[in-house]
Amino acid sequence: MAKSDAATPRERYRAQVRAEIKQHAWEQIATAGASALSLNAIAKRMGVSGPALYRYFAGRDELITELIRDAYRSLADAVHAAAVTGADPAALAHVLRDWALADPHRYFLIYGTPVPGYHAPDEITGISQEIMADLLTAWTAFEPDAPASPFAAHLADHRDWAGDHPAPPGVLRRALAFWTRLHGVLSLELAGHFTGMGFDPALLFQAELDGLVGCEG
Amino acid sequence: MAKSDAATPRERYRAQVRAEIKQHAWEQIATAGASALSLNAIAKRMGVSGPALYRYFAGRDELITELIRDAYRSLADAVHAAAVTGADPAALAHVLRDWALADPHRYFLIYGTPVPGYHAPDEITGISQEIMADLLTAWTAFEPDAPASPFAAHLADHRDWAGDHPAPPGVLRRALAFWTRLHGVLSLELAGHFTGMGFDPALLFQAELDGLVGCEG
DNA sequence: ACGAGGAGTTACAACTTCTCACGAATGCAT
DNA sequence: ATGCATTCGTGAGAAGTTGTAACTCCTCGT
Repeated sequence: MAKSDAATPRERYRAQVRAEIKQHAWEQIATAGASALSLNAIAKRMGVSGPALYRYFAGRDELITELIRDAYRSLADAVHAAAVTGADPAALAHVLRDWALADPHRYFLIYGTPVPGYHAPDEITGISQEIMADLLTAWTAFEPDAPASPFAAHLADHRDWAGDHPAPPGVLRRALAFWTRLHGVLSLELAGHFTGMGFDPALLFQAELDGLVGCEG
Repeated sequence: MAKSDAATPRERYRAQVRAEIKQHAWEQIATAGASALSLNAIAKRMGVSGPALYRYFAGRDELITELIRDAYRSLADAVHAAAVTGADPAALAHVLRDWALADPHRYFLIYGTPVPGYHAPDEITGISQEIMADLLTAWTAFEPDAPASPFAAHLADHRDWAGDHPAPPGVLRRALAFWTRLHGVLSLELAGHFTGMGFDPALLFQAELDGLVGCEG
């Protein structure tokens, strides 16, 4: 980040304080969830008064928006780091699972119940497409001739979300199923809906992952 | 409900006020989400003072707990109503989807980001098992000899969640995939993660539904 | 008819986000 | 180095929230 290095001292201080605020916010989210995030509590822990934080964030919404952006960025980076080493879809799936288990609240910040007044800025959709691009590339390398179902044909006709990625229809469908099915298992597991059911969520995740290869739909 | 009919006038009045409070709560949740639910606002709309509500609910948590319970009950009733007519899994899937689309916030109350201090009472797990029982019955009738994968064998060894339902291993796995896959699609759709991606969520839902039959995993 | 208990009220405490006006510290330019 | 301008942090305070406590009043059962 050359820009932040070359900035004025004031800007550097500002960026540092913003980062410190966000760090405290993450700690608070990790323990009590995003809905319990309190600017006042953050200020108290930092040893400053409440209104001081408003010099750095316009309000709670802007802070949460930034945290969501950072969470997306973190996930995209994790996926991309694995993707550039030529990881296959299964490896990417475990990167996703590990990332989610490392901080469930962070996962829910992205994929959980939407925040009431929040609307994703364009930057988010861009990051989302980055992740999807890595998924499409991995699936293209792994199973370039995935069978094309009728729904895959529909996807081929509506492939805005794939950017200009040249993945064939069958791969589009694979990547989408990868996302929705693994999210289905992960979100239920993280929300605790499997506790007390007896089976091992990790095995279910693996089974869903295995089921992604070799059947149409 | 014979009990509420035979109760004293005071108890009947009490039940009626509780129902009215919950109704206003649902309206508020439908518009702004559960996190924006305010006892004060409910009281204002009912024309009473804030603390009056504490005669009927111990606090916000108890009200939300009850709403979650009612939501589960509503879903279980919807599924069961279809199940008793001998509906196949596809029909149950559309019942689920219709129920979710009718009030996304209600769906998220059950399957979305867990409420911080909330722990499901035993009654909830009971209702959850009711739903699962209807699913298992429908799948057993539809595809009694579903193939048993290694994971299905694991499920057969850990079938607490199925109660005493005699569904074979392959059916256990089908019902579980039904739940997780459809939830994966639904929750992402309701949270708006598909908006701007171009394709039709209904077709994706249908494709995932179709994919549930005829492949192992 | 009367006593007991429930319902609703106001007042208050402890929170929350967020605005405003003020003083102090800091960096930049002269 | 001096002075100005911008920014930072503060305290006060408004408008909310949940939740408690004490008090009145009405109603219901005896």
